[in-house]
Amino acid sequence: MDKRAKMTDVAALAGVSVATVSRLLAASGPVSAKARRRIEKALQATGYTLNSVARSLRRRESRAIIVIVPDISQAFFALVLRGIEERAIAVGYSVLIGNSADDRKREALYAEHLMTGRADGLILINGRLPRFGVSGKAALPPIVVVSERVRGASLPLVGVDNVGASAMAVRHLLEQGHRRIAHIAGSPGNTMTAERRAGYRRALRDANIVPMREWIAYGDFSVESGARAAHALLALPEPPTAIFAANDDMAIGAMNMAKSRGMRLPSDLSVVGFDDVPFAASYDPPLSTIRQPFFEMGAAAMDVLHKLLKGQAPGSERLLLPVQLTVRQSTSRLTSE
Amino acid sequence: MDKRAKMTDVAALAGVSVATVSRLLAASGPVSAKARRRIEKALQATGYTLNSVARSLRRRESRAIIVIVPDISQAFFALVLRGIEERAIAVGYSVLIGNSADDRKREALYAEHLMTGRADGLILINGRLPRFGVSGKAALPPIVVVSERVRGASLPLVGVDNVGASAMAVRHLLEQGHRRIAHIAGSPGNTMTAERRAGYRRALRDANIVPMREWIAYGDFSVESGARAAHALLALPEPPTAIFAANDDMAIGAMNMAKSRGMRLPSDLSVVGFDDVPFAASYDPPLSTIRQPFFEMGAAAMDVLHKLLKGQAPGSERLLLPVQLTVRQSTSRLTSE
DNA sequence: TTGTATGCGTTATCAT
DNA sequence: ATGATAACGCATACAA
Repeated sequence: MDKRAKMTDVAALAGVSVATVSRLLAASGPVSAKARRRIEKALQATGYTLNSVARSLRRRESRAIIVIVPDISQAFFALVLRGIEERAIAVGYSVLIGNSADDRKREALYAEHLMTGRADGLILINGRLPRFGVSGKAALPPIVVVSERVRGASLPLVGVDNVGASAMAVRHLLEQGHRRIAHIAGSPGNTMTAERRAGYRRALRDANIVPMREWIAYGDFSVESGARAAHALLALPEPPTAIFAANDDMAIGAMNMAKSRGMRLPSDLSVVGFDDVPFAASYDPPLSTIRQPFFEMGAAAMDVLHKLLKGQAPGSERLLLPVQLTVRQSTSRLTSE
Repeated sequence: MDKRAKMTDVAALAGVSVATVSRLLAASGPVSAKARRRIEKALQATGYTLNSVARSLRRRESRAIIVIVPDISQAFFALVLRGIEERAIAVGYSVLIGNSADDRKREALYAEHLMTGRADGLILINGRLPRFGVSGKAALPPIVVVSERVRGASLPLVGVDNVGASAMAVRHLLEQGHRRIAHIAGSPGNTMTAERRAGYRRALRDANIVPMREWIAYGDFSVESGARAAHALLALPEPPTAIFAANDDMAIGAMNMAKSRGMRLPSDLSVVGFDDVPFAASYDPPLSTIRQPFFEMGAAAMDVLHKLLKGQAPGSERLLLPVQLTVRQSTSRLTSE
């Protein structure tokens, strides 16, 4: 028991063949009660642990997946990741981090892991497909996309109905009597940006309000960009009485900007966000927002991937999870005008 | 190029032996220019990708590490993780997530990965050592600890000087004229809690202030616990004029509580946090806090681990990175009393 | 500089 | 129910 025991050692000590030991450990075949007892004793005695690399080589699977995200340190991604991890562990997979930092080289590097056998499947929370080596249009490995659709590829997706959710957020504002409702949109290129903007517009139109072009300001999902966008919006001749931001960070930036201009929240300005990151509830005032089921999205994505990994076609190409409008104190009835 | 090519195929196509191909790919021996050319052409033609599982088996190393954290979705851990990941990728390692959820079973499961060869080393941001199988006191695998010391084991650590940093935070408050300075401490069991509390006490004593027992309230590092602690503190007959919280989340909870009691910040109460999580700067008022070099801590931890992995003893057992007092608007001179 | 041959620790096939 | 043995794909000792 000096150097790490291998299956041969266990088998020798138990007086059986390696095949029998393997069958027991992998539950891949019959083993008599007697043999089982002897092997179990030998396992104890040797302190044996399976070499999972050898197993992987033989089985041609790594039982690991990789998750590519732009930035794990952002709450949204970290929360989804937790859901993935939780579910992965339950079905016997390990998860590798692929922090892409929006760098294509990095993405390609991580995609390589799929080709080299370090990972069996991929979850993309990235918005775009990495380049897979030079291997032309060979069959792609199992991939599931979370949240942000990737263009130009038809991959199973787990996300939310961004259009509907955004419309819901704006309807909340409308119900509070607001009419001049602005929107702080995300990065222009993004598909989520387009969807949330579409929901915003649709809700306004449904209320017979024509969405003015200048009511939309673009940011990049960061707090600072939200502040900048709000600055532009509040400088309008007829400033909005409410803002729907495409995510919580920008909503918070907007609120900071409003405060710095001496406005009171929510009386002077109502703000709704999107995500419900942990911090949203702790801001002053607590942010009304659309809660995305991060954890469940991650878990669902892993479930879909697991099906793919088992060789089953995914149940549905698009799995949209329900969101929830969470009303806190950043929104209120329109009073003065 | 139908099924995945292996080295044998490349070698055959290039008219050389697998050994030569291997030498080229691993840069492990001489290869003539001519052979190199032919092999490179064959690599192209076959679309070859290395099977890293086979390589791992042969080399007896996985080139992966695992990071055990209580909760990746907490900013602190996510940020350190980014540093780890960044450095790991640079030195050719993959990183496996081990979200322990403070569950010993989980920790043990992840520790198993080290024994089964899925990972070569471990970074612990967890505060305690997992149980490694039944293998008694066999040699531990390479382990580096980040931030929170683990008791009962002498492992290389990368962190900050919590005592000194806390004293610095409190000194800042003292310099602003505050005398009745309270402390919201973390979870009682924790070593960080003890260290930061010690720094708090030391700074007070150095200023010839005797730290009153009732000035310390305990939380659990969460926003809510910070609010509860502040509630108790502010209900004191002689309430503090300033609070030093052991982390930003609790500081924010405390500020929320103060506001809800109608206090103005920072004029009625100064608050200093610890960490400088991304959100600290976006709160109202922006939080004065001790900035921990998260990213650098992660990167440094990976560096130390890498040394261990290469068989070198770690340079120093305790690597303490410098923190920075970041003064924002949650602290101000004591005016009224 | 190159090739041959063996082993890394499992699993799976095929007999028995 | 069990055992012998051939892969899995790569790296290296050794010989050439």
